[in-house]
Amino acid sequence: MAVNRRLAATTAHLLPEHKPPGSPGQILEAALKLFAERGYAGASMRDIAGAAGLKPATFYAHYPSKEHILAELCRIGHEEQYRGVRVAVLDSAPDPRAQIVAYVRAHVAFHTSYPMLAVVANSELHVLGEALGSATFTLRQQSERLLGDIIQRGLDSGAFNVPNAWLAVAAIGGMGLRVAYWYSPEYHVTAEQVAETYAEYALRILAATRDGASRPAAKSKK
Amino acid sequence: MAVNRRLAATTAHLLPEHKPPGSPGQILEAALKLFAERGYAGASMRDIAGAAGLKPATFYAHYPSKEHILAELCRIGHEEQYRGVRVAVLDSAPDPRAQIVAYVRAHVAFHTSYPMLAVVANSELHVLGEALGSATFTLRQQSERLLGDIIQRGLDSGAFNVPNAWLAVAAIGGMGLRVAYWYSPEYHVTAEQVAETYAEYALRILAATRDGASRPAAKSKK
DNA sequence: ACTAGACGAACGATCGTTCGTTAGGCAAAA
DNA sequence: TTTTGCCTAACGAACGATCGTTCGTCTAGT
Repeated sequence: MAVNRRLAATTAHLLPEHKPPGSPGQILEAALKLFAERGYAGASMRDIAGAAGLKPATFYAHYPSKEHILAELCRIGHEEQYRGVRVAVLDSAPDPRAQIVAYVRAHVAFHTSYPMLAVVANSELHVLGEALGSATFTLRQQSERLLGDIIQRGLDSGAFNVPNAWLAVAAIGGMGLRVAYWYSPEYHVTAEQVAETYAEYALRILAATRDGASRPAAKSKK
Repeated sequence: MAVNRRLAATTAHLLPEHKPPGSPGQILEAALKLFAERGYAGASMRDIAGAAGLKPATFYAHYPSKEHILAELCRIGHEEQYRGVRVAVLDSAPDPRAQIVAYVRAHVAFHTSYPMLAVVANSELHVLGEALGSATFTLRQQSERLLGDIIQRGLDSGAFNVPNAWLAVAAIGGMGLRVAYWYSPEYHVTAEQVAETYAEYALRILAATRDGASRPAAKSKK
């Protein structure tokens, strides 16, 4: 295998609740692996059908087109990502610091748990036309907005201190996104270590105060 | 145009010193734009030739194959990126903090100045076979290693404090990489602001001490 | 007269997709 | 129990289109 792989992960696995039983599930998983490794245009229907143990014609008994499969994968990926961070944030304490930690932990956990899904959903979404892609695109915006709102609340309360909220969203979101490309289970750091460390990095980026007090002025503590 | 574009930039421009005169340059620039927007497999030779104002057959008078064009773009992109950060670091003060600032500034500047080149060089490199891709892959490793070495020196001198040097490389490098996808010249932040802010974020991630002194113990300053 | 660059036409291969057919499991009828 | 009919899933074969690439020709400049 070439040294310059697109992502480190080698096995495609789909969340059980999103994987249909039987052939549709096999097709979805095979397409996920090939789209992640070679890109949408680089994976042919014959490759996908072959990897699923079927002939190309059988595919169309389960899905209307190649583009619909990609749309399904993008939707699943973004839905799961958004679900993960949303639940994590809602379950956490109302403090912006705790919410950022919860968000980044869940965000990183998604990218380490389902790297192929993350790679496909994020870097092949542009292939989808308006009709099939807009729903997924909305999900992506919601996820970004959730992070942006947490940061804005932290800025308002004085818990955070950054010159530009959107740049912080881009930086924190971006460093998490890239995890899907290099992380692999047999790596020398565990997924938990990555999540924990990245959560700490996010707090540092935001210059989060260590305690629960706000920051009205300089060194007013104690 | 679709709402879900692959990257925000709309114009492909190549550094003058890397753009050959005449048709080869036109071809290279057209391929850059189309590879960035649609991906390698999604852009046909007829599309590229047409965008360059030529017919497909003329292409082969200047380049031996489609893959060679991608290889050339990847090489140019990684060479320019590595050159930028290397010169910046060598021109800066020997302090790890100053070197990190120089590195991140140059890294971000490359991704804002040549977003299409960055997108192609980073997300289409996997298409290249061993023969055409290995040289570029080496450049990428050198660039990462330079950042890693700066961080390690900062850790050794006590200027930085992170639990894992490699995770800091991945985080700082990753957030810079993503800039190429969302930055556009007509954005509400300038390239300089992005570079400056991201350099500050990098220092925060590394928990850099503010002064030139090392950190033998807690609050020994003054 | 020579050369370099652009061209039209076409090559075989592969693309996504369609169509008519076949095999197999299962329920109702004999 | 056997037979019949049906329904689903899978299939082989092929469609037109497009893919990367090649080749022989033509034209403009020296």
